[in-house]
Amino acid sequence: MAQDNSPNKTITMNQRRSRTKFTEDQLKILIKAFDQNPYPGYATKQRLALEINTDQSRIQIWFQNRRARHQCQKKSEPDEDLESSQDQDHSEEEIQSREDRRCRTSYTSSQLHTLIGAFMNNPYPGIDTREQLTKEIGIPESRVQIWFQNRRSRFHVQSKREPDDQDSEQRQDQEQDLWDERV
DNA sequence: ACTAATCTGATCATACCCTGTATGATCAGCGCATTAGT
Repeated sequence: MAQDNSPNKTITMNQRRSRTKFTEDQLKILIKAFDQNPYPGYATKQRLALEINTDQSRIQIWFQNRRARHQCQKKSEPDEDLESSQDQDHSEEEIQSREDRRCRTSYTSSQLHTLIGAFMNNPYPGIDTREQLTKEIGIPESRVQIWFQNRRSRFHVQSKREPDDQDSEQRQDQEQDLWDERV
């Protein structure tokens, strides 16, 4: 679901990453890959990233956006995929890609300490802040971004779940402050 | 206008520990997510 935080136009959030402009050739390659499999696994995304000389995270976003725009294929008939042995390679590739996720990143306690500090300071860091964190802790910016997404999400869920005790009330206030800061 | 970047919330997957729990990775978004750069 979309964010209900539309009012904050005034502060222009933080800085966004600059918009990527794909060349025609890059798009050709991406579209071809998408037609073959709209859910590429990590290895495929890596290969594509190398092939068109862009970051793997940009590939991921591009596929997400394209799926959102072309959300027709999967819904219609899931049966055909199952029974089709006609094009083995294809379905096999799809199955493989489903399993092939990026390896789970594990953070050291000092990395977490830095991230949590940054989160308390601002739960919505812009690209500059994220890049700075990347330098500081040696974790790719794309992982930093995911870490913040997960953290926000769970912070939200947790504060909804524990409305009673005082600690959590305090926490909620803190959270509210953090959220309000954005406006 | 088109579409990359970003967001929330749900869910899958895995590490660590004792069969759950915490948390990283991936996904959809339905009056077809919203915001914003070109």
